[in-house]
Amino acid sequence: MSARRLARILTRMYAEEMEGQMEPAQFGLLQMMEHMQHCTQAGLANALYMDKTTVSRDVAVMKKRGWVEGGRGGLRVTPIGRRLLADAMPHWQRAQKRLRKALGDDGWQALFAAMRAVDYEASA
Amino acid sequence: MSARRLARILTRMYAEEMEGQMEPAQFGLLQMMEHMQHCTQAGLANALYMDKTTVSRDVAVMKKRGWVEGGRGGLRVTPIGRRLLADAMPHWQRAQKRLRKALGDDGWQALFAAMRAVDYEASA
DNA sequence: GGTTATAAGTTGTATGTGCAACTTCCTGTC
DNA sequence: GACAGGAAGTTGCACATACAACTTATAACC
Repeated sequence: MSARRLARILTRMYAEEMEGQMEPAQFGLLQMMEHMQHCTQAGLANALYMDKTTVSRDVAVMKKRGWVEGGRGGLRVTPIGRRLLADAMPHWQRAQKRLRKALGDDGWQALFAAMRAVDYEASA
Repeated sequence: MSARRLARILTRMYAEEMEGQMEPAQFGLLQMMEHMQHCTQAGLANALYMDKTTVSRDVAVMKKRGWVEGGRGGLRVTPIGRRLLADAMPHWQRAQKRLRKALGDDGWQALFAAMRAVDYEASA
């Protein structure tokens, strides 16, 4: 199952570049929350193709840490969370750069094209 | 982390097509074992970019079921395992077809190109 | 306000996975 | 044969994830 292998490889790489700053999964959730603004957990789960229980639990942890607040359609990133996100950004960008370098421009485009296509299939 | 989302989407899709015949992970392991012939668990783990403990546990389950036997460099698929693999093949092929249809030829090539590139990065 | 339906969210439980530490086995050297 | 080193493989523990069942909150309607 190559897609899972792909995910494992990429996750490890991102985790390395993040240097314990933040788990890749948390980063993804925070980023999506910031993007969606005042969202529901259900919406998050759909957007990230995650199970709502996983989202519920991850969000609970982040709430406890003060990174996010609200709920029932009013979930949003706190200033603390926002600062963490900003701090983690350079690391994430370094990971992106590393990946892009490894793949080359064509490979990079191919990866994102493939992901978009799979997204489309998943929402059909 | 889009790669994880990709993996989740694909895993679900393959699981659907497999119809409980066999877990996608097991299929992947069995297939790789059949391909490698008389392999080590460590070799499997490397090939699939899996953690050796996970491989150890998965292989233990499959041994118990009589799907595989041997070890210490002599791991191989039993006739039972081979038959299961053959039975699962049409399902897996259907999943591949479905994915290919969804992605289109370009997207299909892009996905595999991306995976090969990431593989290359992971082994560097 | 009361009722109903449904979406949002949580809890219980089971399974899968990975890190660290450990054990076993094999190979090479003397 | 004895010993050492390293590879192969296992175990303990913690965390991540998902299915099913359940609870809570919200919106619509009367």
